[in-house]
Amino acid sequence: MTGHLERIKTFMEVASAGSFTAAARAQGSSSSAVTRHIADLEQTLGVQLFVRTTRKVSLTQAGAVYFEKVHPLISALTAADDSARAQQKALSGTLQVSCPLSFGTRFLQAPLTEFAELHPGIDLRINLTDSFVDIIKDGYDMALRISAAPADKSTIWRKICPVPRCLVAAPGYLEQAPPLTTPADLPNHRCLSYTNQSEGDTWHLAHNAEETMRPVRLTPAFACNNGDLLAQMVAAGGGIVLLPRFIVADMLAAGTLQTVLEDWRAPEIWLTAFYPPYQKLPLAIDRFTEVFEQHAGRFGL
Amino acid sequence: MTGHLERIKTFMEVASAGSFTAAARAQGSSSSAVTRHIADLEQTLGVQLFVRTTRKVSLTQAGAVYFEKVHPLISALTAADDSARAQQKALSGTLQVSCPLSFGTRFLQAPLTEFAELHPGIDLRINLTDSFVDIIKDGYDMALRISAAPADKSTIWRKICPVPRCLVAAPGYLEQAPPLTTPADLPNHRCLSYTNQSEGDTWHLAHNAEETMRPVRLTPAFACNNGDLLAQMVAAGGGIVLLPRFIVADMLAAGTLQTVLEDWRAPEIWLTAFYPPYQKLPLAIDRFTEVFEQHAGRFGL
DNA sequence: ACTATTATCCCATTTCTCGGGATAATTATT
DNA sequence: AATAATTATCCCGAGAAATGGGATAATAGT
Repeated sequence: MTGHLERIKTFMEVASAGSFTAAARAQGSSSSAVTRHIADLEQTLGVQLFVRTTRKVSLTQAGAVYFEKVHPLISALTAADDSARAQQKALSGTLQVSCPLSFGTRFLQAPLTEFAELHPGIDLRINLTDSFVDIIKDGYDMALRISAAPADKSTIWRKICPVPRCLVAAPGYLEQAPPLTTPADLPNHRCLSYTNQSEGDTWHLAHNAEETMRPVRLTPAFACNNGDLLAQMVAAGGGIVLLPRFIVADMLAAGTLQTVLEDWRAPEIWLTAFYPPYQKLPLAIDRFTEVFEQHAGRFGL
Repeated sequence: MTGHLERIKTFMEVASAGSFTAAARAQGSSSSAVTRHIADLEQTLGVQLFVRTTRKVSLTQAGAVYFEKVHPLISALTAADDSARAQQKALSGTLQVSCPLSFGTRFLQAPLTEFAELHPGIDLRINLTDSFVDIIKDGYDMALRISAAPADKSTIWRKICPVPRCLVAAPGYLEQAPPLTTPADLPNHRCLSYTNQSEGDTWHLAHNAEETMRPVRLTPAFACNNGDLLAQMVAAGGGIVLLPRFIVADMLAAGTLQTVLEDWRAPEIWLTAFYPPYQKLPLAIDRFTEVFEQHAGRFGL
């Protein structure tokens, strides 16, 4: 039977008011509605809750017991509702964020610290991984990824900033390697590749003066899903790799690596935030994105 | 909004089943009903409870919190319902019984002892008083009274057994008093009366051979609402009184009192049980009446 | 690429609920 | 003692709400 909760509330109103009509007034309904609520409740419970004449209404023992049991429950239930209502705007609870490892270790500390200071009530849980995660199943509130285009359609995403990439190699490698002046030379080189990306064994490159990307098939030499390890491999003379510049920035500055084919560029990839398919993002997630975006301008990618 | 409880139950079903259709199956309803239940609940709470695509359903943080809060409440609520259902047939709780003083002190011990042994779970509360009580307001489950006809229409009543009455006086009083052979002589006597009875200052008497009662107006001399005190007054030579025989039985046997006008009788009065206006008496009250009635045959009134 | 599953939306039908007025019972008042 | 006022309940028509089925778009697995 539908409306059980409403009947119970009417019951409590009558019990408090001591009269059907008073309860109807208090509740803004009619006395016939109150009568039927009580009658229906009594029928579903199989117990008489009130002893009543046309002039007196009094709880039966069963009614009194029921009232005592039900009263705190209804209060707790409305409290739970209120608390749920507050959750949308809550700046508390936990915030599960997934982030690529190489990126996280370099840039995450500052925004995290600021966010933690701004919203001390929120329990931040950062998961650094380069594996793709199932935002829904794994219960993330946000997943930062560096990717060309949103692959997962069951999520909401938002571009944060572009992530420039470059082709790099070690000076030592280039000295003993075949010539490299155009992408057409690449198949003669050891090219290391970042997996999880569409460019597994094909890179797309365009000359700076041009628009169209040209595919370059390469012979796989080494693949890894971690940019830092790829950079280390290449620094040790392992070959050529296409990596976000921030990963190799230090090595470039130190001369351990140098860029190659500077006039050519790979497709733009973006630092992107993925969210669970909320119709409206909870405030905490919104605020985190805000703080993070403000820092993104200072990353110097 | 109506049906809130039903929506919450659907919500819990979905949360447990992890799928809308599975919840619909488990609940024996349609998937569209489940969808609308959740959507409505989310709207009233202003919070998204599930993050969902067409293939995955997962609790949001708000949903998880709500579930944790609501789960024990719903269990407790159904438990309260079940417990209320059991109350009708319950042989536990308290049983408030009101009983006239003179009667209670003489006859109540035996049935009470037996009932207490039969139903040790019931907490008997006996209130001995000769005042009329408001069964509903004062919360009695049963009120035993000795009366001519049920006065209170807002109660259910049940005759237990007739209570024979007789006119008595002390031998010493009769010796020095005017003659007394017919009711017509009564106005010349000191007649004590029991209040709370309709025969305040008028007795109705009929000759044993006749049917019709004849009113006898008497001059009030002393009135009391306690039979024992009236008997003591009369035993001390205070006059004549009309009392239930059980009250004066001992004094008659001892010769302290003697009956007068033996061929005349007062209107029949009954030991009567009054109940609150239940549509169906709770089992405990029923059982008590049962035990009490069995003893009534042995009262020897 | 195709199939199967899924949540959602839409619509017509059924069911439920509500409020007003009438009724009978009971208390308070005159 | 009689009348008036209050009250719970019953009945009924109108309005609202809930429901299930079918259609749709999205998604995961093959």
